[in-house]
Formats: sequence, C-alpha cells, structure tokens
Amino acid sequence: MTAKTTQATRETTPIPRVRKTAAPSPAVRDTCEIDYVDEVRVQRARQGVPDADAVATLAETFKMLGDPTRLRIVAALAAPDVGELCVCDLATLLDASASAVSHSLRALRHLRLVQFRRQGKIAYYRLDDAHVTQVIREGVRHVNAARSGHESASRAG
Amino acid sequence: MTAKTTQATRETTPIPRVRKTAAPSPAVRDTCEIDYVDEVRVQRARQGVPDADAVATLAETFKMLGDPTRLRIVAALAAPDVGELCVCDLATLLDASASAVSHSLRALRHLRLVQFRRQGKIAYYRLDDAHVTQVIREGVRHVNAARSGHESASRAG
DNA sequence: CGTTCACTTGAACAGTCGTTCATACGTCAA
DNA sequence: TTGACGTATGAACGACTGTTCAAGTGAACG
Repeated sequence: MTAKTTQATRETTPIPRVRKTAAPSPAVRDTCEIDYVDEVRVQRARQGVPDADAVATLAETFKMLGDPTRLRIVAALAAPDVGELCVCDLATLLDASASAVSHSLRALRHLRLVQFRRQGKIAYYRLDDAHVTQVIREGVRHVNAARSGHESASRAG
Repeated sequence: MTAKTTQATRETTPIPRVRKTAAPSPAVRDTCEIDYVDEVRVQRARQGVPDADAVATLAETFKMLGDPTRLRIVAALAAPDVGELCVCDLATLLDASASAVSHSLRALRHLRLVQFRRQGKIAYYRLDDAHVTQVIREGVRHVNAARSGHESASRAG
C-alpha cells in the first residue's frame, strides 16, 4: 500500500522528564508519576486524536464493519458491477437467514452505509458511502494479497 | 474522497427469476423461494466476498478499531511525527487508566497493529501496520471534514 | 536489600452484541 | 378475499466486550 508515514525516528537518548505539578494523592491517580515522558510527542499525538463525537462516529463505523456478517454484506455490495442486491440474494449468497441479513442491513442503514429501494415485495440494497466502499475494497484486496502471496508486505507505520 | 466506484446502474426492468431446484420443506428454509433474483450480480458479488478466514481476519481488524479507546490510541500513534509513545503518556493524553490502556495495547499487539520496545521500566508503543495507519489517517481526516464543512460530501458508492 | 515506579495481568462485573424465533406488514397472484 | 411471499421487527437468549480492581513483575535507585 506504500503508506508514506512521516513518523519520528526512534528515540534512544533519555528525555528529560517533566514532573507533575503538585501530584495528587497516589491512591487516587491511576496514571504514572510523570506528567509527560515526551511532552512534544504528546502534543503532536493530541492533535491527531479527534474530539469525542468524531471518535464515536468513526468507531461506530469500524464496529459496523467488525461483524463478519455485515462485513460480508458490504463486501458483496462493494464487488465490481454489483450495484444492488435484494435481501433474498444476500441471504442466499451469504448462507445466512433472511432475518439475520435484514437485521444487519437495518444496522448498516442506520449508519447510512447502505441505501435501499423497494420494487414490489423486493427491497434492493446498495452501498451509500464512498469512503467505506473504498476501505472495504482495499481491505479485501489486502487480505487476499496477504494470504496468497507471502505474508507481511507492509509492516511498520 | 473521490472513490471511483464502478457499480452497475439501477435495474428497472424486472429480471426473470430463477426458481430453486426441488425446494426443501418450507419450514426448514429461511431464505426466500427464489434461487436468485439476479443471478449475474450474485455471481459477481460472490467473487467480492473473501473466504471465511479472510473475512474473519478483516473483521477482527475493524472490530479492533471499533472501540473508542483503541481507536484513540491508534489515532494518537498515527499522528504525524509521533512515532512512539509510552503507556503513561497514552493514559495521560487519553485521560484513561494505565490498566485500560495496557489492556487495549495488549489487544492491538495481539493483532500486530502495534509494536513495542522496552527501555528500562518504560514501554514505548508504535504502529506496526501501514494499512491501518493509512486507514486511520484518512478516517480521521474524513470525520473532521464531515464535521467542520457541510456534511455528506461523498454519498453513494 | 527494600522501596518506588511503569507496566502487566487475571478475575469479575455490567453492558452490549448478533443470532434465532415468532410474528407482523405490505405486495402480488389467483 | 385469500393465500403466498419477501421483508421487517421485537423479544429473548447466550456469548462476548471493556472496564475496574487488586495483585504481581521487573527495572532503577538509594
């Protein structure tokens, strides 16, 4: 994947540690004694962490893809030239019950990851998020590559 | 994100449905009566779904990122020029207990998403998967963009 | 040594999750 | 209208998850 990671090099020299200002009673605290082992990097790291709401949203999306059934549904819909599939076909090709598929689709719909239309009795579902589509496609490609070829082609970040 | 999605156009004309060959007793089956509503697309979809092991691996990775604490840890380590952080600093900047952070890091380590080195008492953790690093960075960027700017800039897949 | 500190780990608990089962809804054909 | 069918949904159940708490490990230091 050639992720251009601009990370700091390994620090071997000990960093001057910053002590906490007026440390609270040791029984209450569950973090360590030192305020920051490396204050500069903590500052940088802090900027990389979004606020609570954004983290919750992002985590929900990942969690949605963390279930095998939902992941397979999304992968099926993300396949080239598939576009849309009905609940029946999804249940058939995933070898799952229509109920389980419907429940999964409901969850995916709730997060706006899929979209659906009705045509008579049949409900056709399709993906509704380009980012997720891209992530899934790359993820599938990555996992397949890691299994067919030799393993780790992308260690380190 | 401009995900170039090559999906089939919406099908408006009804598709000749393929009936199941010798349908089993209706009480046993939980899928629908029809074998395939759209056999061609099901074939394509099937190719997009990896085998069970690959799906499990991919799902585990997503599930790992689906927890807010672990996601924040990874996001912190994925920030530019951070490289590595110790458990103490992570606990401090995430406002979490050292125990919770250690447990989360253990899980991330188990999936080889992070790597660590020891220097005396301190354990320094860094990301160990370039794909995950990239996905996290793009995810953070996406969520931030969706929150600051107008909302859905990337509907449809 | 013995203490302190950063970190790890196991147990335990409350909360969440995904499935199945039964049922209900709306559509279509007869 | 009646029945069949595709889908949706709520309840319920077992399984899992992430946290806290308490205890433990090994390194540094006096």
